[in-house]
Amino acid sequence: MLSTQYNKVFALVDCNHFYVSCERVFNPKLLNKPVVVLSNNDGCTVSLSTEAKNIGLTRAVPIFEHKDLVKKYNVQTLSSNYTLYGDMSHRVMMTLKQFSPNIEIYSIDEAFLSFHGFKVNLTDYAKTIRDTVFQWTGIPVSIGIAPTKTLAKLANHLAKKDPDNSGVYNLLEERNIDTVLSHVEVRNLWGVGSRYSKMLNREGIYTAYDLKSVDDQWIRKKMTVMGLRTAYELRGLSCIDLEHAPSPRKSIVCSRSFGKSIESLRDLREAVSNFVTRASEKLRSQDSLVSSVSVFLETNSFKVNEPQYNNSITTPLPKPTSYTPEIISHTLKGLDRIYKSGYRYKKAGVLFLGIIPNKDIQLDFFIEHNPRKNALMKAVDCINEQFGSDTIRCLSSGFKHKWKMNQNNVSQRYTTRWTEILTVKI
DNA sequence: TCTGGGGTCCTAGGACCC
DNA sequence: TCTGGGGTCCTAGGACCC
Repeated sequence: MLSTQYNKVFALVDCNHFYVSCERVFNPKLLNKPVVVLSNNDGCTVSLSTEAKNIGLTRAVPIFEHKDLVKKYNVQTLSSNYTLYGDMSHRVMMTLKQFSPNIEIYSIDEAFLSFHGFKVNLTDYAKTIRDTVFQWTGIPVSIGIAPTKTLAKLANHLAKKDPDNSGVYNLLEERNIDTVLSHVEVRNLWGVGSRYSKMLNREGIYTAYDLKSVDDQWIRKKMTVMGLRTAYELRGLSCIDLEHAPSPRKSIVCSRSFGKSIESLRDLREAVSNFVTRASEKLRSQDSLVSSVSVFLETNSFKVNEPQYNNSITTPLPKPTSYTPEIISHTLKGLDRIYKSGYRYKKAGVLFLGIIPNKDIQLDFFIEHNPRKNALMKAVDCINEQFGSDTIRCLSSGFKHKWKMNQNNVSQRYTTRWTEILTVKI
């Protein structure tokens, strides 16, 4: 089947067990061994090497549930190192940009490329991409090619699943796509999560082929327009286009589980100050202002015998701002109002809402325009960028950080700190 | 002992306005 | 005997993604 039959051609490039692969680039001892990278606080499994999967470890599971396997097979368990993964992601994406002018960076380890109008053998082209990314960054990727994004995701799934495909699966070369779709379970589709897949199975819909054959009205009713779009895309009709420029965030969250539960308001205020500081940095990096801020706190819901208390409060700010001290001050007032003593808090966080671009606000007469505050924040961001996060910060962010998350086995920031660069002994 | 974090979109229902 | 109705905005909740 020729690609010219379709209006569009997408490739989805997805890094194989990305976090584990990043760690392996700088630590070859991890090659060919079961390796797991854990979530924040060393809680759940998030990235697993093939060897780890083969001995029975699974994703998104608390690591302590796997402790027998970890011990038996000497599984390497690593804390997550987002500084490293973020930088490696950037390298992969820069490499991919060599291969198509139209690219959408979809997540830290995935990108959609448009192959539309390319007059080459796309399967061979994808293999070249795969080899180049590996050579330039050390990261293995899989590539799926199809006429819609949903089918490209599906093709990528098949590229990963079958080793015979050598990491590339081109659905355009398939004679009978329906036969392929009838072997893919609905739960593996992009846009169908665990709730929907259970519902679909109850209704007798098991495969991608089943879903694409269902009546439009029925899907619309049961799965909203999002589900209908998935069905169209499975039929080869492209409904979701590439998004070239990342749109600014409409909300910004910063929240953490604590390494150990904390009880005092003092420690909570310190933690929340830090969360506001992080969120404000993100806010300024997209040149926006925030108009209201939520703060929430939670006890440990897994400890059923402990008293539970969860609450949140949303505080409107007097005027939209990106000035950290001001946002901290209002957020802490909210925290003081919902805090109750006598509970062991496990998690807290802040949520910025009503985010507006800075440029949209400048003509408003009532907005205080304070160039000194802006200049101050710019200078602080600049210094922290160069000398490390929190080189300059608010006093309310504290020093003790009793609530700090567990990170028992974190690798070095090999690519972004001169002091942590890899040394080779010959 | 130990259970992640950060986003998006859609829909229904209530408040409010004229 | 009694009945308005349509539009917009906001929010909470539920689904999804990585």
